[in-house]
Amino acid sequence: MRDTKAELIKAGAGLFLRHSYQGTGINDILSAAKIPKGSFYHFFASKEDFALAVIACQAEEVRARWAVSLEDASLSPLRRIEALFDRGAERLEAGRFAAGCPLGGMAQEMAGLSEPLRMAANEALKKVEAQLATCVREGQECGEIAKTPDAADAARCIWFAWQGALIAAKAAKSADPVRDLKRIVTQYLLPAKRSA
Amino acid sequence: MRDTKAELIKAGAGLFLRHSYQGTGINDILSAAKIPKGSFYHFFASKEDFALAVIACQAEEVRARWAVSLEDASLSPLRRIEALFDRGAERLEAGRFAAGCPLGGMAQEMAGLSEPLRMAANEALKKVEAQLATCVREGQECGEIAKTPDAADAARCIWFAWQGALIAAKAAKSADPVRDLKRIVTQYLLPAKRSA
DNA sequence: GACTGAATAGACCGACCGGTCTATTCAAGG
DNA sequence: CCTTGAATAGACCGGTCGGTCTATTCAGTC
Repeated sequence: MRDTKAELIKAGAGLFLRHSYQGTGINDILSAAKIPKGSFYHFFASKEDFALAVIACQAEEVRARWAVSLEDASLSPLRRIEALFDRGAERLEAGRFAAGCPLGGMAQEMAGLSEPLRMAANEALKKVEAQLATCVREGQECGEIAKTPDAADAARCIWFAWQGALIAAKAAKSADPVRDLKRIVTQYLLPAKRSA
Repeated sequence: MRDTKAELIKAGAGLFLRHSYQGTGINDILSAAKIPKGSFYHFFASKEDFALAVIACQAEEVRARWAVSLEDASLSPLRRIEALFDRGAERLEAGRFAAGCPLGGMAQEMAGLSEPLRMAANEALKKVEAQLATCVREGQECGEIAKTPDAADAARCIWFAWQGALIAAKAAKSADPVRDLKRIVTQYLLPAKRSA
């Protein structure tokens, strides 16, 4: 049995990512998923309700994807963050720079559309930031990462810059912004100073 | 004589900022500016052509706004960057967090719509980044700002994080992200180390 | 003051939007 | 089998979209 609901969300997530929420019509989603409109409105009360489901799905997907790098026990915390950037750059290139950050892009667009959407996006954003902070904290505990910007602040800064780098990458059609950011973060911002 | 063209661009810029490009109809712009459709299509070949003019206008406006802080000779380079963040936070609060970065938001959305829009947004982004780099370089030359991430890299990182902070601020309806970023940038990332 | 091209004005167009509605299919439970 | 409600299917709705078209006004020039 096909999981119609999940297929709709998956198709919607892909389209929202490439053409944004407002740039994607219900019919675009339906024809991408080859599912009739009746099913859509059987599972979702409205386009906005559907968008909430897409946000939740994307939040989980990003969490899982980041976990692959950030919870890789074979790597030191700092190396995990390096891996995160590498994977991000690969993803950008694989998608030919059509997709930005699923959460950042949707947050930017949806925050202004309705309160429920804004709050859902905000929650999703905070969770990923916290996930990153955990890794930074581990690096601080083992002495690999400097203690001075505390983990929450450092993670916040990196997360913000990550969003900006993805925007720049999309605009420039190049993964260079992500690679540049990786260099700055892993060479200057995070590493514990040897002398002090 | 009214400068109809400029009024259209100004109205469009405001609407694009709050409701995005795809979320703003021609008629929204016309009724905001109280200008009939005939004038719009007299001055602009299409909505996309209009958007190009809006990008150019916003790029110049951002440049001028940043110049107020970044070229304030009464402040040291590092203090100028602090002022930039303060002004940004004020702007966010004044607009009740409805507006993100005019350039970043448009870049994100328009990069995927057409090549001309993508290139225009990319150019605008690069210019502001360069403007910021100049200020960082001045700070390095007078010894106030650390030399290690070179000016271009540091500016790039700050610019990226700035974008992310504005997204987060919009999603959270709070200027805290911008203030947090200011602290990290001006206390940890930029200042020259006293000991070394 | 007649002429002319730029600018103003808004009715109008087909296409498409999100959403509704009715009809039909289908699998599970009695 | 028959019933039942979830799921499928898509025609259809009013409204709005970006864009076109014709008509009119207006400022400058000879």
